[in-house]
Amino acid sequence: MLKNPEPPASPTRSTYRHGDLRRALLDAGIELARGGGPEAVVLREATRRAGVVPNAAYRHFGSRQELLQAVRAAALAALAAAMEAELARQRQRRREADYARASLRAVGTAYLRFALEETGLFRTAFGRPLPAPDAPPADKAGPGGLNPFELLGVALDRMVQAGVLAAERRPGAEYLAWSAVHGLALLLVDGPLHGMAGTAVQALSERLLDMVEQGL
Amino acid sequence: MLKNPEPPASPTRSTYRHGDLRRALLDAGIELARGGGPEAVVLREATRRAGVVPNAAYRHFGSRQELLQAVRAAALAALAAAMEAELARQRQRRREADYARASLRAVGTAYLRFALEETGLFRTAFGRPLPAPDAPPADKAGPGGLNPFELLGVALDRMVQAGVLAAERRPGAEYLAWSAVHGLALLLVDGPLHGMAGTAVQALSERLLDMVEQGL
DNA sequence: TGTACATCAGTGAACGCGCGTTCACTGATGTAC
DNA sequence: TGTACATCAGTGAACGCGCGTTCACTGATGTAC
Repeated sequence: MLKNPEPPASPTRSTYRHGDLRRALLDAGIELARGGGPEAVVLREATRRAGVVPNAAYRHFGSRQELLQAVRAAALAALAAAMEAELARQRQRRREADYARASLRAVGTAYLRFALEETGLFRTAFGRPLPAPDAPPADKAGPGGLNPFELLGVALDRMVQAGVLAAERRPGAEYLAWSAVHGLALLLVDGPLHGMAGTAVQALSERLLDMVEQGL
Repeated sequence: MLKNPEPPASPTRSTYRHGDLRRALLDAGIELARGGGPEAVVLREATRRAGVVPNAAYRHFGSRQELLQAVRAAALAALAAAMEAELARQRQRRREADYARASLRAVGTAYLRFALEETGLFRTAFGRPLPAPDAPPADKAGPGGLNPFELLGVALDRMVQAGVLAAERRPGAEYLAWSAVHGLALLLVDGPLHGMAGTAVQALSERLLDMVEQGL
């Protein structure tokens, strides 16, 4: 029953006010999520890192859940940014059809890479527990203002426009492509394919994207 | 700091010995997983349901983790059984190719249905935290003695034999098919497609299985 | 420009919660002679 | 067939853990007059 006292908050502050505690807590939360996924986003630990007493968090977030929500939005925004970067990488293409296909692959590739390189954030973005109805869409967007799902939609629209995907197959196509890539990401990150060698991952990813492209 | 006393273990026993406590704990664990996924498999609650004091569990399981492991194996076995049932349902087919394709679809269909109908067990089978290296393979098998992954493999072998799938595409094909179906299952169960109407789910599932069939 | 005062960010101390796990024990069982 | 005794399943009581959250507070800030 003897409890150890809480260790003192680490960074010492000269001012009584923090300055931007909300931001500091959010950043700490993101760091925690990066390291250990959503369950690592612990309110008390975030306040410790911000150099503040635990209940100070309640000036800025209504509950632990609200903080987690904000972290989740940040993780989605990071994924969107990664997708945009990958899309930007392969701009010019001779044929419109090639460009459209390359766009779709870029979205998928970025998704898989993000899952592998930023596993904690990836799990936070998509993992349990389920997010409540919702945060402002803009919070989840990348620099371009679109969220990951919308970026996928744009790539698919491009496929239709280039005549690579029949227009009548367009509705709902997001979910098909997303399913395949999401499933592989989870098998690699959380599942039985965890720890697979980088080259094998690369090969498997390519095959999966081929399958989607063919099968859509 | 005042703690409420533990409520008494529910079922009263006339004998001092339980009879088959290991089995009772496992069954309780399965019931808990069914209702709330892996995190609901709480050692103390399992002992409560078995009508036994908490530490009695340690006669049969080395730790909570070991109990969870056993529950996980049971969940996989249940999935294997569901797959076998679905496979058995559509035995006869004119052409071997049709039979092979139907087999693959049956495996996928059973997987998706299991995810939707037995969400807790599904999440326990495949969810975090990652299982340790392993339990005896037989524990995860259905009545036919094969585990879910092996059943998928058999269906794919059949596709090759029927000439529907090129032999050189066979290696690793499990992971492609699994990814697609697993991803959809999670979007439906845990993700943004949660709560989708039954008919829409059906349609989307069919399209996904088409995609896999085409794209493999 | 100077002062009173409302605002509200951060403090200090404590709450109850339920968990997994350890220890030393008690009581029923079944086997060896 | 009868008894001694080893085995081991289940008991009773307690441990420390860290968490989210609440309460009444204190101290700095900035605005109105």
